Amino acid sequence: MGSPKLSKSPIPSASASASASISSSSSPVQESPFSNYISSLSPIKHDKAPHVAQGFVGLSSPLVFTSPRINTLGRPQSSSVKISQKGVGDKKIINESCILERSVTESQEGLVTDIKNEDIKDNVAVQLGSSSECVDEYLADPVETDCAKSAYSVKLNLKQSNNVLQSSVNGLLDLKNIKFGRKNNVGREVDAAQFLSGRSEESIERKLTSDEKLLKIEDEQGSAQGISDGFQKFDSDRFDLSSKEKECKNFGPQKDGHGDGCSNFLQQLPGSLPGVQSYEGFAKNIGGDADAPVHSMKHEASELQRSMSRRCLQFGEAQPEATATCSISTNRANNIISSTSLATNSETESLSSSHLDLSAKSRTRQLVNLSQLAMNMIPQCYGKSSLTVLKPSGIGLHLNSIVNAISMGQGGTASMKVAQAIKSTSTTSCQSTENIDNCSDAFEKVSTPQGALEQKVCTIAGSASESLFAEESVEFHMTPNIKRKFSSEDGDRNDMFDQQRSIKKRKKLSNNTDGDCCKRCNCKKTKCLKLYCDCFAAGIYCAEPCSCQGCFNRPEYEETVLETRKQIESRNPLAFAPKIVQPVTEFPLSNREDGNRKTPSSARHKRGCNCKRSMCLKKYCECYQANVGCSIRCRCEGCKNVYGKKEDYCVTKEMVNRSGEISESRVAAKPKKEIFHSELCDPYHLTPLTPSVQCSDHGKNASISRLFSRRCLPSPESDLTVLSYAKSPRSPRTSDSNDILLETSSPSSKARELTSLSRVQLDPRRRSLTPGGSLHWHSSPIMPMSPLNDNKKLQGLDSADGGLYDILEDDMPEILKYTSMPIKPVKAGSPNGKRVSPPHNLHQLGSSSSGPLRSGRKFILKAVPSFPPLTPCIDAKGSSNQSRNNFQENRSND
DNA sequence: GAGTTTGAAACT
DNA sequence: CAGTTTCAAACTC
Repeated sequence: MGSPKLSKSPIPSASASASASISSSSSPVQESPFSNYISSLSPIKHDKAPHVAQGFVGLSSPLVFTSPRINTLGRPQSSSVKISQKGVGDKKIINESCILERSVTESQEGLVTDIKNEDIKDNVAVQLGSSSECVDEYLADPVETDCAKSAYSVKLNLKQSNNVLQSSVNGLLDLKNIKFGRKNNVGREVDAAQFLSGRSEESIERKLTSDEKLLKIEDEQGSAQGISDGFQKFDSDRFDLSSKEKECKNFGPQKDGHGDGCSNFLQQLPGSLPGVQSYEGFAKNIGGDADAPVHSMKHEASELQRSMSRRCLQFGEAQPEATATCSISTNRANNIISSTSLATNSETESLSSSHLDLSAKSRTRQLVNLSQLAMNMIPQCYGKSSLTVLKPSGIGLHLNSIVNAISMGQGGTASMKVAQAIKSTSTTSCQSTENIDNCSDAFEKVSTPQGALEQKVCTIAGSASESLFAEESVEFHMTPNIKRKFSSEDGDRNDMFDQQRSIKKRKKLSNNTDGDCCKRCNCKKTKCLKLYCDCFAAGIYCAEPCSCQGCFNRPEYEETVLETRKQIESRNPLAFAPKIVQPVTEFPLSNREDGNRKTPSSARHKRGCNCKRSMCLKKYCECYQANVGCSIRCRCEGCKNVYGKKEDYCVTKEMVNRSGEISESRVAAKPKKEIFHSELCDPYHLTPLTPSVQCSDHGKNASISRLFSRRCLPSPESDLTVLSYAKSPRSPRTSDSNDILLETSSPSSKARELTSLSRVQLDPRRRSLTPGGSLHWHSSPIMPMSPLNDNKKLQGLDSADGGLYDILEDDMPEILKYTSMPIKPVKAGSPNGKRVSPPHNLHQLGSSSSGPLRSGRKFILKAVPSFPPLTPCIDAKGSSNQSRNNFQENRSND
């Protein structure tokens, strides 16, 4: 092959060197004049050499250039310029002329085609030629849409060639193997050729036609090839690769030049050049195969997969700093796409379009890719920072995942120990958030051309970042260590910490239009150790966004926090229970029928509000703040809650009561307190068995179903409830009850658990507080229970607190409940929501805290998510009173 | 940003 | 348990 190439090559010296290189297959390709020649051929490089050099310098990750082969094949680093300079002094000048460039390209193509004609090599050559052609065209007008197709073909070629190269590289290790590899390569290439799009084939043919002379020449020389075929072929392969790589680089720079302000972005993120990355990585892989073990390849089962993974890895390797994440992403195809999209605007358009065209995918998909890209970028940005680079595994996921993570993490990312276990998820999201922020600028630059799509991505990312509390979460991860280090300097540290937080908070507040997600406490006198503090109430540690002063609600003061919590709980076991109760249960019975019931509107505030002047139309009202309607429990005056007026709720209740007189009868049967009555009236007290009932917010259906369930369900639990709530050893707080809860947990609980885990919860007790027994009863199909009865008993049994009357309502953190709900899930989780989502005691699981309540903690995790309304009654007083009143009212009505 | 309003939490 | 005080968020200017 070398000989033909030489003959083709205008430069004799090049040919001679080529032959030499061929003879010494093992010799690094770098030296091969042929490759140099080829590299020098492209004028584009020269023109944009500087750009390229810069971009690649940055890009030229050590990985890419580490291997000698890389230089040879890829000649990436500064290569293009260097090669052109040294190998072809004269040509250099010539190259600058477009004509020359064309001729050179053609000559290359011709060479390739010659190879193809000659032998099996042809396949490879064809690929190369097509690729080169495509590249050439692409280079000619990188921005044009037509290029997309060519680009696509190039990509295909790359994949194939990549495989070939790998095999060939492997072959290099052993001469014998080389031949083998060659054959294999040929076969692969043939297959690949088949796969090539008709367009690429056509282009190849056309090239062949135009380059007949060259081909003939090559054929003549080709006859003389002889034994060296294997090597030649290998060289050709390399050549192809190198040329491809070169081409890629060339077009990369061109694009760069075309791109608006993309150069900066590219420089910052050299890896952004998809083509370059792929090629470089490709070269690298080759080198890696030859020189060192291939990391990515090991994993890949199928060839295609291998190529894909390699690319991904390559990307990552090429850009160890930033792009590493991209390479790792689970979805290889997506990774590739995303990497492509990372390219400059022009590149993005062309390449993306190419993908789209070939795959006939919709623009929508591209958008998805972009989103993925955004995700990938996050890690990249992050990588720039000294912080650890996260693997894309998480990042590579979909925005949705991020958003979810964010929402989940909002409340709790910060603090808890448990959260650390889950770190991977939450951390990723957090980091990603930060990254997003950092990358926002770059994104904007890049987005200019593509505009809408990328902007969308940015927007999404931004929203995600907002919800994530990026900074906060990040800080949290780091905080513990730092803080512990400086534990002796708590005071100073506190001050500093406060200052930092205040600064960040301000920053965030200013940045965040939404503001809800980032809001945190601003306590000044309570030291964040009282329920006044939203963070504390939510069971999370204060974080950056907080502007609190003298805050003790931090990991370093964990003991203090826990003690305080205990105290508060001792006063009111349900103090940390979620305020907002989602009536809808996960029970299959209810849910399956009507999934919509779980609307936010159905949720209610457990204790109800007590508004007198705000008319429940401002955030002073907890119901309004939680985006839930007022209920019977509310003692508000002049309620005008847009999410549901108290009056409306009462009306609904009445209807329910009429339909089911059972409730009253049951009540009478039981030792009840007024609370029971209230329960009857309040759908939220219903047991999980009757999801519909809980859902009842205003819906009659729900109420009806609730009644129905009640009737159907006798109260087997009564005994249990009595036990648990009678303050007997089996009290709900006992581990037994917890166990029950665990059993009852629904499959969906896992997801919720994860979510909950993301949030660090300070208070272990909530779970313990929650009457696990109630959950169990509710959930257990075996025991059809009348929630009312249970509730009644519970309530009646309930101690002075009376908080237990709500037991029926699930204790599960609202975040979990709301995760699926449209209603500001974030808010629910956020402190702003004022504990909308109760903090879970996950962290306590890890903590060694002792105490009766804690015994059940472990179980809590499972139980919490799965079941809805076990909720302990937060406020026994008000609710009980209200319920009482309501009950009386209802009775009178009846 | 300071001051006011509001209602929950805490206290008595 | 009711009333009062304290507190911090929400709101207004």
